[in-house]
Amino acid sequence: MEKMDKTYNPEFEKRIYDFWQKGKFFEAHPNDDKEPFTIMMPPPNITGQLHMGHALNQTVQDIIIRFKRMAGYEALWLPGTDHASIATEVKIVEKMKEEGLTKADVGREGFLERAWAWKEQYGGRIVEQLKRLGTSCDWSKEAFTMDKNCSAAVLDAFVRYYKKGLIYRGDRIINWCPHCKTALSDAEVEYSEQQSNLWYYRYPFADGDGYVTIATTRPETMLGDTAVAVNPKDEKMAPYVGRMLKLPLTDRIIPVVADDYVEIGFGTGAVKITPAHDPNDFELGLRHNLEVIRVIGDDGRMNENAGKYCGMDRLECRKAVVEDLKAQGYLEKIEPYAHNVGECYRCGETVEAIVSKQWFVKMKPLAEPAIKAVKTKKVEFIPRRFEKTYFNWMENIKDWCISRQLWWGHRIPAYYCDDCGEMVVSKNEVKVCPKCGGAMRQDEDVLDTWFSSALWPFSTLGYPRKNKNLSYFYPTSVLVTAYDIIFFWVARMIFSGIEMMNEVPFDEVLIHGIVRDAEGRKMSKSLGNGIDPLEIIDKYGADALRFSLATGIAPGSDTRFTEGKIESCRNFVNKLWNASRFVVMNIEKDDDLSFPTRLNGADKWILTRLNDVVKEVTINLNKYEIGLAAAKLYDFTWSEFCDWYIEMSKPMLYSGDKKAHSHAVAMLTYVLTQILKLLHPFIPFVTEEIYSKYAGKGSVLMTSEWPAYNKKTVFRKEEKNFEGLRETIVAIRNMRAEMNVPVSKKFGAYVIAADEKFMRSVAGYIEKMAGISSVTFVSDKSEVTEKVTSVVTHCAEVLVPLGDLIDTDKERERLQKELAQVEADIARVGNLLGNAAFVAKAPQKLVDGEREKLARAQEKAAKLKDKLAALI
RNA sequence: GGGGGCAUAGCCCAGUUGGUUAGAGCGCUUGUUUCACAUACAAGAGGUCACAGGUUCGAGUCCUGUUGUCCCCACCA
Repeated sequence: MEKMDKTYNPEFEKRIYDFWQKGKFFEAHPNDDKEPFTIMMPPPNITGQLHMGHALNQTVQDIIIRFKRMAGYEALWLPGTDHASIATEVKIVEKMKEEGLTKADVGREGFLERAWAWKEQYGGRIVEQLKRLGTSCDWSKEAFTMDKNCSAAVLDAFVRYYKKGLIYRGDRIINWCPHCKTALSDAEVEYSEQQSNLWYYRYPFADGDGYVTIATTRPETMLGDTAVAVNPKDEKMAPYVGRMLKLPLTDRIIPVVADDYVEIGFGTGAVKITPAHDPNDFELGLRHNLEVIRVIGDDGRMNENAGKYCGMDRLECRKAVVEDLKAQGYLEKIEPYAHNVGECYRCGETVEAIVSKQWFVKMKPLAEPAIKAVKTKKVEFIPRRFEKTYFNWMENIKDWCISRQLWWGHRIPAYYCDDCGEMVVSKNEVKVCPKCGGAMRQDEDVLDTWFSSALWPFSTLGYPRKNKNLSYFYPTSVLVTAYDIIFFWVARMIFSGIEMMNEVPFDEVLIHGIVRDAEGRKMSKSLGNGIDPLEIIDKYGADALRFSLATGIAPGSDTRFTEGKIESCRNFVNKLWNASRFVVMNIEKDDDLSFPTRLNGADKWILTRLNDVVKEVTINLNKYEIGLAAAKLYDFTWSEFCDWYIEMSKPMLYSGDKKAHSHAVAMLTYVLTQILKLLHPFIPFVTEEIYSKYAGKGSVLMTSEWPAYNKKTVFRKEEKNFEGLRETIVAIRNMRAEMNVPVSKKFGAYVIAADEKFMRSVAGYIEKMAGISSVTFVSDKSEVTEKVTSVVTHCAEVLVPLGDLIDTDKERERLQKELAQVEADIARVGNLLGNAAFVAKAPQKLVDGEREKLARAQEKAAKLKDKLAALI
C-alpha cells in the first residue's frame, strides 16, 4: 500500500482533476439503458472572476450531479459562459479609454474584434477557476451564448416570436442609462432611497386668473410638461379641469386634465405631466392624447427642446430651473423628501425614463402558460415559497424591452429600407429591399443578454438542429440558482422553453441563498468584504471549501462564510485523511480483504448505523437537502466510525492473530469505502485520492456505484447492545474524570450485567476504552468485598475498587446528583403514563417505550439508593 | 402599499410528515503529547426554542396575534 502523509495536504487536487478529465468521466452521452439527469450550469459572465456565489452554486450542482451519476443516471452537467452584453461592453470601453480610444474611434467592426479578442483572453479564466472547485461538468459540450448554436437559436426565436406577433417595435417609455447609453429592461433597474426635495411651484392660468400649485421631485422635467392632471372627484381641483395653464420658463400653454391616477390629498392635488420622462405620465398622456416632448437627451443632458437649458446636465438644469422659478416668483416652497431613484444595475448611474423606439416582447401571452406550468407542478420551485415571488412577477409583467444600444451581442435580425421604409425580419441577411429593390441596412442594436440566456436549456443542446442530445437530455432535471436571478433568468427560461420547445425547460428549480460575510453582510466589491474562493482553495483545499459551503445550508437560505467554519471543515477532511491513513497503514500484503463471512458485534453495530446513514443521506440528497446530508456524514464519520469503530478494531489488529487482523482490515476498508462513496459528492478530491491508496490500479471512486441500503446487514439487537456498551464506557470515563483519576492509572472493575453473555463478549472494549485493567463478572454486589464506587447504566452496573482514591463525600455528591436526574426522569415519565389520554391516544409503540424507560429508571434509582445507603 | 424570510447555547447555525431527555461547529472549563490524527483525544458547563394566545394526549415544529430584524416587488407626483 502507498504511504500517506501524516497531515492532509490538498496538493493532489490538480492531479486528480486531470485524472478525471483524461478518463472522460464527466462526459455524458445519450444512452437508452439509463435515465438521463441533466443540469444546465448557469453560465458565468466572461467578464467574471470566481466569487463565493459561484463557489456555492457550483458546489451544490456538483454534489447533485456526482450523486446522480453514482446513483446510475446518465448525468449531464453542461457548462458554459455568457457573453454578458452590457457588462462586457462596459469593460471593453473602459479598457479602450485607457488607450485613449472610444467606440467611435474604432468603429463597430473594430470594436467587435476587440471584444472577441477579449473573450478569448479572459473568457477561459472563469472556466479554469471553476475547475479548481472540482466541477464535474462535461467540458466537451461547453457552450457560449454567442457561439454558433446559441446564436442560431437566438435568430430562430426572434423570427418565430416576430412572426407570431410576440415581438414588436415601437415608441414606448423605457429605462435609459445615460452612462451605458442604452435602453434597459425593468429588471435591470435597481432602486435605492435617496434624500431629495419636493419642490412646490405655481403654474399660472393662461387667462391670468389665478394659478395651480404643483409639487414635484424633478423640477427640470417641467420643460417637457404637456399637461397638469387633477382627480375629477377632487372637489377643490375639479373646477380647473379644461382650463389652460401657461407653463413657466416656456411659451407653452398646457391643459388641466382629469384623471383618476391623481391621488386626492397627496401633494397639492395637481400633478405636472411629462409624458416623455415618466412611465405613469406616459400612460396618462396616451389616455389624454397629450403631446410627448423629450427634453433630456441620450447623454443625460438637456436637448434642444429645453430652450436655454439645452446642453446642461439634468441635475445642473434642475438647479437652474429652480433658480429661475424662484426669481420669477413661481416657487412656493421646498420640502425635504426621501424617494426611490432607479439606478442601472451595471454601472449605478441614475436611470432616466425616456420615450424611445425599441423592440419589445409582448409578455402576456407568454406569461400565461408559464404561470400555468408552475401552478400545475410541471415546474416545481424548491423551496416552494419562491413560487409566490414568481407568480407575483409573472402576473404583473410588462412587455420586455429587448433592444440594447450596444455592439457586443446578438444583432437584431431586422433590416430596413431607407428608400421605401420597408422592414424585414429574417434569419438570413437581407441586402435588397423586396419591395423597392433599394439597399437594406440591418438594425444597429443588439439583444438583451438575457434573451439568449433564456434559451440556454435547449440552445446548448444544439437547438434548432434536431439531434439526439436534445431529445435525450431535454427537458432538464433541475436548475440550480440563487434567488436573485429568478426574474432575469428562471422566469424567462420557463416561458421560452414552453414557447420554443413546447415543454418546460426543467422539472425543478433549486433555489439557494447568497454567501454573506462573517457579519452577515452581502459580499460586494464596493464594501471590499468579498472573500476570494481561490485564496481559500490555496490555503485549505477545494474540498474544505466545498464542505464548508455545503454544511448548514438549507434551500433558499443565505449562509455566512467564516474562517472558523472553513477551519473546522478542513479539520474534518484531515480527520478523514488520518482515519484512512490508519486503515491503509494496517493493510498487510496477505490480508484477505473480502467481506467477512462472520461478523462480530462491533461489525454488526457499525453496519447497522452505516445502513441507516446510507438510507437517510440518499433520501436527503434526492430531496436536495444537502446541508442535512453533509451533517449526517460528518457525524457518522467522526463520532461513530473514527471515535468508536476504529478504536474497537484495534484489539483485533494488534492481537497477533492473522485471521483477526484480516477480518478487522477487511471490515475497516469496507466501511471506509462506503464512507468515501457517500462523501465523494461533497469532497471529491480527497475521497478519490484516498481511494487510490488502497483500491488497486484502475479503480475509480467517482464512477463507482452509490451505496445501497442492505437489509441483510441491519442488526437492531447488536445496535442496541452497542449503544449500551458505549453508554457504559462513557459512564466509567466520566467517573474517572470526576474522581480525577488519570487515564494512565488503570484499575480493575466488577461488572453486574443485565446481559452477561453480551457484556462478556465486549469486556475487552471496556478494558481498552475505559482504562480498566481487567473486568470481573459478578452476579451480585455482595460478591465484592472491597470498597468500591460504582456507575449504573441501563445495561450494567460497574463497581470500581479505587481504594484510597475514593472520596466518600465526593462520591455521595456524585450519586446524589445522578439520583436526582433519574428521579426527575421517573417523575416525567410517570406523569406522562398517568395521563389516560396519552395512553389511549398516543401510538402503542411510544407508550411501550415510555413504560420501558420508567421500569429501567426505577431500577436504576433503586440501585443508586442502595449505593448511597452503603456509603453511610 | 404588497409579498416573503428569520428570531433556538456566549457566537454562527441545524432541527426533514408534531412524539415528550432540543443538536452540531466555534468559543469556554478540566484532564491527556494514549503507537491514525494536538487540524487530536477524553470529560464537562451552557438553552423558560422572541412574546402572548390557540389546536392537540403531546408544540421549537401547526394556527392567530404582537414585537424586533432582514429581503424582494411596486414607485404617490
